[in-house]
This record gives sequence, structure tokens and C-alpha cells, in this order.
Amino acid sequence: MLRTTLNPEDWLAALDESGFRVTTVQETLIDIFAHSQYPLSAEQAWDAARQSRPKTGRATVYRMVEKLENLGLIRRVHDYQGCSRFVPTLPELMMLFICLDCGRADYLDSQPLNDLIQHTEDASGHHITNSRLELFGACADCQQTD
Amino acid sequence: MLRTTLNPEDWLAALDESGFRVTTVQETLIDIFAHSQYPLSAEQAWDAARQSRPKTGRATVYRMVEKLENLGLIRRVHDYQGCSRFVPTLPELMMLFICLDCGRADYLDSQPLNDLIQHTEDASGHHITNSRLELFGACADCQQTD
DNA sequence: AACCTTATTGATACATGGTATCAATAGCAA
DNA sequence: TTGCTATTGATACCATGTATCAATAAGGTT
Repeated sequence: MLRTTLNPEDWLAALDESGFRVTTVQETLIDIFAHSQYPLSAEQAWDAARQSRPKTGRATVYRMVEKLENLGLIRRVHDYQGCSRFVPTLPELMMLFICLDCGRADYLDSQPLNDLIQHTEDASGHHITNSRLELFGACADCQQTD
Repeated sequence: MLRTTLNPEDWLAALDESGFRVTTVQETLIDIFAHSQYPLSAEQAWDAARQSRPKTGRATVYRMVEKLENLGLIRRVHDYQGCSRFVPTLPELMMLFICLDCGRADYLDSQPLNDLIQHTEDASGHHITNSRLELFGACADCQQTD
């Protein structure tokens, strides 16, 4: 699966630039999200965080997830598993494909979505400021193993 | 806003054909969903149901909402208000626009989405079986009043 | 129309996921 | 090093949704 690389240091820099203190919890959680192959819930991130940092609090993780989402560093995935899991944001790759077989998320180039939005604005008269597109099915890898 | 008409009787017929008993709770809830201008949560539907049918139970409404969703008669809306509200399904109009100002849902023709899916399948090699597209912004009406 | 079977309902208790509170901790600037 | 204050962790709390189970009511049968 295509996946442009993500740099945890950029995320820490983004927090710093937004005026937040850089803490060890943040480093831990950013590492967890940036390196996960799969969408993660706050609960899953909490479990993962406690492996390297046992005293990590649950509320802290929920707060951190909210902060990362507000900063646009992670985005919520809405799929058949629910609406509580997150993946890193890749700004140019906003079309998300979720494989119903292996569960992995694939990021797709946003251009077709941008075109669709432009076309829809023209046709409907609505002014579109935000969008969410999620595609579901069997990924290229999983089709071969069926 | 465009909105093709919905016939509550068709919904009752769909329940009947699926082997479910047709009850007064169902009639009440179907009427509520079919005529709402806005996405409704189960809790909101419960409030509405009790106005004409005071003894209606909370769990019953949650069960009914789940049933209507499983039958494809209503669909879940995932927006800034959360992921617990539903709108009627209009099969040929699967692109949903939500106005961030007035809150109303507008249904848009699915063809551009179908084209995008076809294109994405060809480009990515994934087999796409399902999709969700939601667009957000200011609707044509609300732009004029700004 | 009365009867029977069983799906559906309503009330209650429960589970899950997320949030508010607040004293203790730890960034970070001086 | 010190002091200020954002952040944290523990706990209690809340909201949303689910399991249980006796009572009710659809709707087919007689």
C-alpha cells in the first residue's frame, strides 16, 4: 500500500508552534499514531502508550487525541468498526480507502475528489468548505489471496 | 432544497415484506423520519415519538432505528454534530451535502461519485464495494442571507 | 370473533466510551 | 534554581447505547 512517510518530529514542531508544551506523553502518542499501519482508537492508543510508559492516564490520551485532531495531524475514520479511530493526516491524500478484509487504510490522491467538489459547487450552488470521502472494499493485495 | 418525496407506506411495505410485524411504533417512527427536514438522532426521534405516543420506550426506538438502518431505509450521517443522526435513504441520491449554517441535508445525484469510484478502482487496483461521501459548507439559501 | 403463537414492546439494569474535577507533576522562561 | 502555570493522572461522573425479561399485541388459524 502506498503511504508517504510521516515525520514525528514535524508533529512535535507543530505542537510547539501552536504554543503547547512538548511533553513525553505527546512524544509517545505521536510515535504510536505516526507508525501504526491501522486506524487506532484512543483506547488502543492508551494500551500502546502504557507499554512504554505505564503510568499514562486514560483522560490524558483522550485529551491528546482531541488536540491532535484539532491541529489536523490525525483524522477520524468513520467505518464499519465505528467512528472512534484515527489515522495520520496526509494533506494531499485525503481520499481514504479502507480494506474490509485486512483493515488497512490506503491514502489516495485527492484530485478526483477536488474535481467532484468543483463540479458539485457549480451544479448545486452550495459553497463547499469541507468534505469526507471514504471508500470500502477489498484492497489489491487481499483480492489476490482470495 | 431538492428533496424527492418519500412515501411512509413504502417503508411499512418494506418491513412487511422482510417478515417483520407492522406495529404502531413503527408507523410513528417512520412518519417522523420520513418527514423530518433535519437529521435525527434516536434520542430526538424518541422525544418526537412520545408526543403522539407517550408510552413509547427508549430501547424500542433504538431497536427500530437499527432495523431501519439495516433495511437501508435510513442512513447514518457523520458530521460535526457527531455520528448518531439519521436521514432517509434516497437510492439515486447518495451524495449528501450538510449545510453548516441551517443544518439541513441536501441530496445530490450520485453519478459524479460513481464516476469517481470507477476511476479510483482502475487507478488503485482496489475493488470498491461501498462508499460514503459527505460535503459540508453553506447551502445556496444560506449564502444569500449572509 | 375468540384463540394461540410468538415477535415486539417497555421498564430496568447494565456496559461502554468519553468528560469534568482537582491536587500533583513537570515544562520552560527568567 | 526558582517560580509560574500548562499538563497530567486518578477519580468520579455523564451520555449514549445494549441486554434482560415479563407483559403486550400482531396476525394467522379455527
